[in-house]
Amino acid sequence: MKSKDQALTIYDVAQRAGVSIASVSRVLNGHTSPRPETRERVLQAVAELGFVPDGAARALSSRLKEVVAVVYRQLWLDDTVEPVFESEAENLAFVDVMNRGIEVAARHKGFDLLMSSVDVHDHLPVARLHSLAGKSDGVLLHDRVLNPSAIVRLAERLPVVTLAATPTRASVNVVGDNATGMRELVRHLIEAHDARTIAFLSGHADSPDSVMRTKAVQETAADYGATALTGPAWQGEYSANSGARVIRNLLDARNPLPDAIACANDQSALGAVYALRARGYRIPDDVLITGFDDMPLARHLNPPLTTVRQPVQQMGALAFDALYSMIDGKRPEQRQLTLPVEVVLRSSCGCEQQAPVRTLT
Amino acid sequence: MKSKDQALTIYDVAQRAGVSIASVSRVLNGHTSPRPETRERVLQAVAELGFVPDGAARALSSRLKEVVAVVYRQLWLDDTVEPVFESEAENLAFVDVMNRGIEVAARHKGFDLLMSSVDVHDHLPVARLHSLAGKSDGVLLHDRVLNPSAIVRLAERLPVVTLAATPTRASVNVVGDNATGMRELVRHLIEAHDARTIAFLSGHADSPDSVMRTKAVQETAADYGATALTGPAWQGEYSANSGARVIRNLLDARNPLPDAIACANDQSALGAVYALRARGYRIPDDVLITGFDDMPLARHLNPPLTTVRQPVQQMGALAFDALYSMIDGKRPEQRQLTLPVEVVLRSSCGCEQQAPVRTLT
DNA sequence: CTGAAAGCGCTTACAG
DNA sequence: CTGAAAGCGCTTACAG
Repeated sequence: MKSKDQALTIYDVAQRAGVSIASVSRVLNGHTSPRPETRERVLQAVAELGFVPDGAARALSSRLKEVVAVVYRQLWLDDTVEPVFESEAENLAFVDVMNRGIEVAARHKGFDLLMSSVDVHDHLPVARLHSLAGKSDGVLLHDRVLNPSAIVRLAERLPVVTLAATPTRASVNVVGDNATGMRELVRHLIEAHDARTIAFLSGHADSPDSVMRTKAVQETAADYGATALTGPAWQGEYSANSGARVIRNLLDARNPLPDAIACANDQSALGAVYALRARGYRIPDDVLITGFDDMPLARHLNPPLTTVRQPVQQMGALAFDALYSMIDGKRPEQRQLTLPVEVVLRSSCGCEQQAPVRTLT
Repeated sequence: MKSKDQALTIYDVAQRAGVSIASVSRVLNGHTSPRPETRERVLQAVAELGFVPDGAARALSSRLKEVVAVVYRQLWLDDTVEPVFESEAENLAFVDVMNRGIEVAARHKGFDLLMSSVDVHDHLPVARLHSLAGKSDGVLLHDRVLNPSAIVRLAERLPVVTLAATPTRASVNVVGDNATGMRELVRHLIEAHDARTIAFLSGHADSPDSVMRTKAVQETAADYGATALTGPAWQGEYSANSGARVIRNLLDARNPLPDAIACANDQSALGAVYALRARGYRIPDDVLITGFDDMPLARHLNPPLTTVRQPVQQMGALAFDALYSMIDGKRPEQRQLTLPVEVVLRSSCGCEQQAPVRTLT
């Protein structure tokens, strides 16, 4: 492989400006030392030549690539997803918004992002992980991309921060305060709406977020002597599809509806709402429904969805900043960074009734 | 900035394996030369050490980074977007699907992607462009990221392929066959549904796709002695919001509806449909509507949207492959790569009536 | 403030 | 098949 012919280097610039390559390097890197006159000549030569310093050479010499790899799961629509849930793509809103936060924070520091997605049904091939690791200063891992032992192995080589996962002895993790958020939500369901039986329609069984939320539902229910429904029958996987499936199975089995169904995220709440309404149930009259995340769709569901707001974009930004300081050689003060969340009451839990939103089509 | 302490290099591996660094390099790069025994020892040392070769050093020495930069526009929801059009995010489906095609093709070649988005309302800062250019072997530019002269300047430094834009003397462009697709669509509207007045609800004025489609509408209408409505009153910008706005302005001004409205993309058709229905108009009874792209939403609109299918993911893959061969030193045979499109007839143009799709909420 | 020179960690002719 | 050595294009002590 040969690249573009005209391979301009710092030597060309130096020659044209009549200075040493050291001086060129200095002005290019914004050092204060070169005096105005020198700076001027260099800048002009750079402009005339259209010189762009080679990133690989800079990285090798400064031991900093200014690149961070981000690995996330991506769902690609196929024929197994019901058309109505095409907005299933919104499921990704969570990851997308987080990535946006990462991107903004990275930009602030002059870093670029090597983005790599893994199909939800696959795992990250080790060859690809090595390729990414070799090309970056640190790695940002979304939930369920790598198992804990693989994370530790990676984190022993270079800084690693995970998102909505679990910290390891070598990596840092950023999460929303699942326990507090879910606890307050369930407490509200019980105290304000008299829910006695509360189901938790979970996310992936191996999702730390889902595990934490499950636990919070169970504990809070227990505190009040209420019943928490969890387990295989309530096992979803964060998608609208899975939310609808759980509800249909429940109804098909002629099981009674609980007083409230706390869903693992807004997306699965959407699916649950859809399936319930299709069978003639009304929300919140027949059953209370809640979500988690407060993605934009929550506000526009019919009825508007009571949920727990996570500062998703900030979580992404915080993750980058944590990674950055690790790259900078600082050792993290804490391995787990927890961001506060906030219960958002709308009508799906029985609070204030609003006019139904207009539908799109 | 100092990075992780344990800086394993190829020397460590060589020492442990008892061979030269050249041999290590050879087995790491899959050369055939090292004999099995040597290969074995190296591989074991690599595994034991958990060695990952430094990408910057490889890139500098082999003159290939195996990284391509992708720059695209991104719309971030803010309060100026009507809540109903929150699915406006789907507007990005076009870019997202293309990026997916790029990613798949890149993976095939062992390349990674440096993804960088620009807010729709901003332009790409030159410093960022240089940062990206310095870190990659080539650049993939989505529409409207850079103006033609900036593209030429960039393309003189390294390989550049644009998407849904216009080729320059230095860059290659990948597009769908706008002219043929739009021409066939308009012909259908006229011949099968007797449309005599056809409006083109356009995309951004500076979008090459929109320009081509406008022209096709005008020419085809002229061929049949039909009237094409275009211009400022029909100026949208590919979003549902803009589609609705155009319709409302039209209706507010008490202008008559044309027989058909060909929209610049599915997204703006969605907005147009919404605004028309909100004012009591029926589709296709009162006016025929068509889209462009055949994004998933088209099939599920009510009524299902007649549109022109573009092979979006393949366009992305083709763009990467073209860029790859340029990076490989080959000079492109053509500067414009056009992919075939296909008219997809559904009921919004008056063809086969189907049962309305279920709505989500 | 400025320059000559070493060195970052690889790959790859060039010899053997 | 294998190794010693040059070189990729920068940054940065080290002198001056």
